[in-house]
Amino acid sequence: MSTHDDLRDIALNEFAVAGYSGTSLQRIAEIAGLSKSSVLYHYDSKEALLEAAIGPAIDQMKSIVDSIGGSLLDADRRGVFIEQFVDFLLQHRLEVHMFINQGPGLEDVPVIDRANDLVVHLSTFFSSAVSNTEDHLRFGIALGGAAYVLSAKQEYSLEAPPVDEVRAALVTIVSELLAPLSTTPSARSTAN
Amino acid sequence: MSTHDDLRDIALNEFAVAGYSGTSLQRIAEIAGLSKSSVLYHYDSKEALLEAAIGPAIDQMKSIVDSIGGSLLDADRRGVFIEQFVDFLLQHRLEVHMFINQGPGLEDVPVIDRANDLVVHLSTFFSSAVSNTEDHLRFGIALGGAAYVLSAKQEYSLEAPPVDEVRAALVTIVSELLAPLSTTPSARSTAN
DNA sequence: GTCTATACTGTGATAGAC
DNA sequence: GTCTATCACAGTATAGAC
Repeated sequence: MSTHDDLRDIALNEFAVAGYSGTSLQRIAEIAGLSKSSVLYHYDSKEALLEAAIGPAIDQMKSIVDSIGGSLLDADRRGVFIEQFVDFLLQHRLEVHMFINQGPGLEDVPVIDRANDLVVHLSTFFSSAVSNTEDHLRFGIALGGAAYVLSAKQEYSLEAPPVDEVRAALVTIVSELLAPLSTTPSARSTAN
Repeated sequence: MSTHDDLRDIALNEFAVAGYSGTSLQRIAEIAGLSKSSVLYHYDSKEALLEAAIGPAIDQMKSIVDSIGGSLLDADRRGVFIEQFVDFLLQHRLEVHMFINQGPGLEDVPVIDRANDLVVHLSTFFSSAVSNTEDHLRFGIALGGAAYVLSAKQEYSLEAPPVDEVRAALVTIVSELLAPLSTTPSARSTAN
């Protein structure tokens, strides 16, 4: 792999673990076996490194969101989306972890703004449920919980289970979490 | 409230939003209307400020964990714990958010180590389920998802729902997530 | 209890040699 | 493409006046 790509991967990993502001160019350079200046030869600035690290994942998530045909309150469409979403999480766990955890503190960074827009856009596909507090929480827990568990697992669990097993379990759990959203809000609120 | 307590509250808020390393003593001082030196009069160091900010919450969570009488695979005991846990999250959302998101990058900080020990200790109360990947994920999603949604809600939702409503919804969702853990692992693995 | 002044270190970034 | 040298600045922390 090229030095360019190496630096991007190192930066992504460090940003996710130690945070953007907690990661210095010096540290990235040391891991890569280079000097700070060499890092800044490949990327114009630290922010450019962040864009390179998580930008592609944001773009991919955007294409997933753009491909949603209609409301995600439809059970079939939601099933398709959940599989795509879980695959995305598994493929980009570091990027998602980084965005979920540090997005709020990185306002005015273009790539973070793009990601924030995506979350807002995605939530509109569950819009019939917006008025319901519990449904709002279900959506958030599915998103944040799945993102958290994928990055935290490496710290607390000694053995890494097979990816297929994790994928299947995640689809099950997220589907279960979002299942109540398929019923109409009015029907549920009267049921309470 | 005293200046001492003011500084602790400001620090907690900034640490949670901008991150520990992303928050300078200068910024804390500005918000408090003081100089950096005055901040360091009240707290010996930035790390001491972190300890003051999240230490009490860690201690309270420890007392909750210590009060667990036996395995949390028992449905009644788990119900009691979940209510205590949700109340804890609601009361200390910033502290939990800070720990969940930045704990990994703050190794060797005493207060973070204490919190990490707690998570490990807590997971032993679900220990019969440890061998099961899905149960492991359920535990993590409940913990990380609930923590995420409570801190993220302030950013994405314009209106803040009543606390009682949030509490009830969280208890429902977390109970639902952890419900499958009550059955024995052997019974479930054969069912697969 | 708060301030100014200061010391020291680390940071992101640039210039220029090789 | 990588380096050393250098810069301006922000970071944590200390000393001492008020």
